[in-house]
Amino acid sequence: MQVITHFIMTEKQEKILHSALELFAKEGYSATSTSKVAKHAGVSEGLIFRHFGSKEGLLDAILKEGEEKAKLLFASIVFETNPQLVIAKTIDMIESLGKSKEGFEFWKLQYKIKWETEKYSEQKMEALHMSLSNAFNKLGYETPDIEATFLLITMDGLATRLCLQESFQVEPMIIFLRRKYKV
Amino acid sequence: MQVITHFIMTEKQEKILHSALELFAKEGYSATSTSKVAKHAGVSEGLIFRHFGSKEGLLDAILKEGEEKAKLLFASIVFETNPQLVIAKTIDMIESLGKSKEGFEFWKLQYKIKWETEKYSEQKMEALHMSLSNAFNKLGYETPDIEATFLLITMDGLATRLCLQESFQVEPMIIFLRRKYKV
DNA sequence: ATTATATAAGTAAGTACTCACACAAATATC
DNA sequence: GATATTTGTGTGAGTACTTACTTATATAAT
Repeated sequence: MQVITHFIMTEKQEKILHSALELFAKEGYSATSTSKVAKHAGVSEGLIFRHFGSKEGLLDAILKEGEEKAKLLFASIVFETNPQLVIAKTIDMIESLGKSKEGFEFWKLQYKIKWETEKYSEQKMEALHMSLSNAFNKLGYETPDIEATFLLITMDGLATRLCLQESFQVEPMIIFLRRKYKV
Repeated sequence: MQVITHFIMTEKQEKILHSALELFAKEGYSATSTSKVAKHAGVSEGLIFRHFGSKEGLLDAILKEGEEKAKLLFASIVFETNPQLVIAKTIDMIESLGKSKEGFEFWKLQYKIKWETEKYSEQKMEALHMSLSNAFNKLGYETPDIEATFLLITMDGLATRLCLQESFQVEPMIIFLRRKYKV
């Protein structure tokens, strides 16, 4: 088994990761067999285990990529000093979620895995929570911490609808939120 | 295979249903085998198929029970005429969610299944949505429909946290919401 | 005497994973 | 610079085990 360095990666390695992401997001982790992933990627099943060690190792590789993507996404919010922009950017985040097909699959997997494996990534969100709490404090909100939690929970709910309810219209909700927070 | 009438049900049938609910909620539907359910319920595996036809039939029986539970829970809100009480009762709903162990498992399964099988139960919530929309309208809110959607999404987000984040404190959020809507 | 309840012991198909073996590219030795 | 040696990439057929589901058979209730 090989350590994945992210920079050196064979074509087939990438194909496996991409296929696994797609299938895990569509069918779920437990319901997707390694043989299905191999067939979809057009490689032998053994290659998955050569590169990722186990089925769980394959999932971990996908989730690790995800963490870096999330960090990148949060960075522009966390380093923002204008409190109104912090809130506005947080709200806008949800819009970018469904823009690309790959991005949508990625976030859907994150949520699906959260329910399937029961490992809620509290710490990943902590930086964002602090930024929001700080922003609400600057703007003179009474309970900035709860206000921040509340907005993040709302974003969670919105993302859930976006992933599971095809007919769901996000735009009206985003406009509603912007007006509510005056950003 | 037998039609489940809900009123006539053997002890073993109930044990199967109860065990399946517990295991599906804990491990997920795909990750729970029928043999696991049988062992947990203390019956032979064949009995599951005699009574429920298939693994999916077993799930359907649980979900059907769930629909009736949900209807009962929503009834006291839908038939409420005081708009402030409609909102208050909707918010309070989340508190009752985690009260009993069985109730918690039941709602956890509902959410888990929603992510695992991709069948979002829009219509189940429609009556509640209309009641809320009507309440917000009576109270003079500008966009009562969006306001109702927003509250329901918030409730979704809260339920998610409650199910997945053990450390999560609901009470402060409920107090916050009550103050926010002045109910 | 019929019907419903229950089981134990099957079934074929799938599961995650291993292993022997082939080939290609990089590295070391002469 | 040619040759030997290691290393990484890839496969296909296999492993033991689990999966959802069936069937023959026995017992209990009506």
